[in-house]
Amino acid sequence: MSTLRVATWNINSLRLRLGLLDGLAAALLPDVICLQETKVPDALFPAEALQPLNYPHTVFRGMKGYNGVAILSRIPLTVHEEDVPDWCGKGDCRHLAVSLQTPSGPLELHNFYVPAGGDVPDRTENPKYGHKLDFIAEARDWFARRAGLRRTMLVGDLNIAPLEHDVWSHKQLLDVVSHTLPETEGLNAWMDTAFVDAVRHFVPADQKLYTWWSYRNRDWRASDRGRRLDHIWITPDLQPALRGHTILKDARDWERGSDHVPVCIEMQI
DNA sequence: ATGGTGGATGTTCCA
Repeated sequence: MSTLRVATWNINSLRLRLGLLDGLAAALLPDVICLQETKVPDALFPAEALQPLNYPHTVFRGMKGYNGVAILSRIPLTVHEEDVPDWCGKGDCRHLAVSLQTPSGPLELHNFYVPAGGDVPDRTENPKYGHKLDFIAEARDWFARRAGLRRTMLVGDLNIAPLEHDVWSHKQLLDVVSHTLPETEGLNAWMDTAFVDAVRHFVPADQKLYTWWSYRNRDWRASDRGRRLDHIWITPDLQPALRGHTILKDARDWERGSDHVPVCIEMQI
């Protein structure tokens, strides 16, 4: 048995916030860091600048300006290249799948950046909302076809707050993209194909829990209008391995920080 | 009811 800590963070520009990864590593001691919104093309990935952080196994899929995901690991890994879809046929950089070669055997890890979906919750008026719903449905179908999935984690910025207490006001956000019924139902259907919510394993559903606070609130901590958009899911066979979780709320106050904070899970596997 | 901020980019899009 060994300890495995996996963290996920929407870093909102990897190159701008490279230095903040030291703080993340020091606070959470993760074996694996999954990043979203790296906003860096693969040719410009700052591999050299990341070397002192000591995560020698890295995979990244990025593009100019938008999106982008990366996995930094102290555990050797292999990348799933050919057996993963091009979601919605868009060629976006929103997903990485790897197998971690842990001492107790391989563990499959998916890192997702789900489309934010724009402002208007209507797919005819706002194609971005339609794209988001289509992406979720496609992901649901893909995992549904992979019956009997085991030793698998799915993490990332899923851009949906599924539970009533994953937002600061359920009533006021029911028509706000990230908490509409089609989104929350879609996300739950996706999760139900193979996973359980590893963070809500520790925090009861009637307690408020957020991982994101808008830049547009002047005093984010005082207004506390947060949403839980960042998630860690595990297949149920891993549930007995769960040991703890951290939502690194203090990271929201880091100088020039992201609007998302890191989320981390510790397991004994 | 409105606008608020931030990142990458380039005279605006995305979140």
